[in-house]
Amino acid sequence: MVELAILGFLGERPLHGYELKRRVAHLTGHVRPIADGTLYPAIKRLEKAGWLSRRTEPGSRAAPRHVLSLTEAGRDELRRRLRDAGGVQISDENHWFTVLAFLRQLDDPAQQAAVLRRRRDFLREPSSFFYEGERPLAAEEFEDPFRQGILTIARATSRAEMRWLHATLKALDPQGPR
Amino acid sequence: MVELAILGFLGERPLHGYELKRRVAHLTGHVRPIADGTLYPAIKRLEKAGWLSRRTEPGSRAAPRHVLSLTEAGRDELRRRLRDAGGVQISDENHWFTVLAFLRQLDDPAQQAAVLRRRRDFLREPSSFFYEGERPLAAEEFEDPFRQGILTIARATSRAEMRWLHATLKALDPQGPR
DNA sequence: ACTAACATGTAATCTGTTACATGATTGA
DNA sequence: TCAATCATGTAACAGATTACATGTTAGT
Repeated sequence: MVELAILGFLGERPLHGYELKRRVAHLTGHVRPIADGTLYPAIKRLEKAGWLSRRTEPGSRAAPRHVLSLTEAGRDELRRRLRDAGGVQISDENHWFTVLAFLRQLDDPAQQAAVLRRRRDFLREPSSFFYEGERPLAAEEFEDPFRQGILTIARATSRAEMRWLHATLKALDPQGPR
Repeated sequence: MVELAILGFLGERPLHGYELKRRVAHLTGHVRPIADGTLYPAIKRLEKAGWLSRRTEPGSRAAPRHVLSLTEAGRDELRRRLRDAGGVQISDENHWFTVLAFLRQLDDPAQQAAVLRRRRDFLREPSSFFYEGERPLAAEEFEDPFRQGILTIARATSRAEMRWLHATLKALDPQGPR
């Protein structure tokens, strides 16, 4: 998730680590500070894979800024990760939001639409709040106001997202598949 | 998150590992299989901490079932984790849903209400979609349909959850604090 | 002078995944 | 007999956190 965010932000413009940290922290709506120990090792990994390069700004300040840019291989990797997104492997809303934040960079509307369709199909799967395996939930669980809250919130989210997906798919790909 | 789910389910009734695995997988709406390598080590950790005990059913099948139960210390730990929940440390919707799924077991309505109020205060923090730090987002970001989607979905979720929180708090704690 | 924000990193630890490993039971 | 499901575990690895570690710059 952090790697995708780094690739995505650097796909927009070169940045140094600290600025990246600020942007990643603000990515998911509420401010979720990202730890140094998450960011810098992730940058190292991506650099080692050849996906980003750093240019150290030496004289400007004694504390050197490392300006990071996406390489061509990095841009390919970003597009590959965006293209493959949308399915089950996306475990949480934050991860999906990270994909959406950078999906614009996937240029091709047909590929963007494919990602949204995959997400739509995932959301269409019946949610299992009412059944655990084959067993219907016990009555007490319907009486539990907190479990009712889960249902209420999940349904509202799902409905809003579905509406948006349908509208956006129509706009992206008016006579596209399915 | 898995530990909380294990404590929560065992707080309802004794279960063996495999059944626990099914229930945890179905906990968050869409089926998210939980890996064996997640579940069994987590059970070991909780057992080692003295929070759950196992009774091996020997003869019934050659493959032995280990029926797990919550100890008294385990119940204390569950209640402690529920009591402390609701704040910033809850990083995603799935984690919060796990808390809600078992919040009933926190018996005391005042303590339940405190958890919901903490969540409400967290959601009230202005979301930073429009501002990154002090800098307002560039116009292009409003024109990006995918970033607009993030906003749309996040707002719908937040509104639904807020409505539910207010209603539930009123019911729980009619003349409670704040 | 002091504090907050800027700026970059490492080490230990935690929690999770995938892949490996084994074996019994049940139904087609 | 073959596959799916039941049932339990370990090993290697991935990704994240917290705490540690250092130093600069800008504002009060």
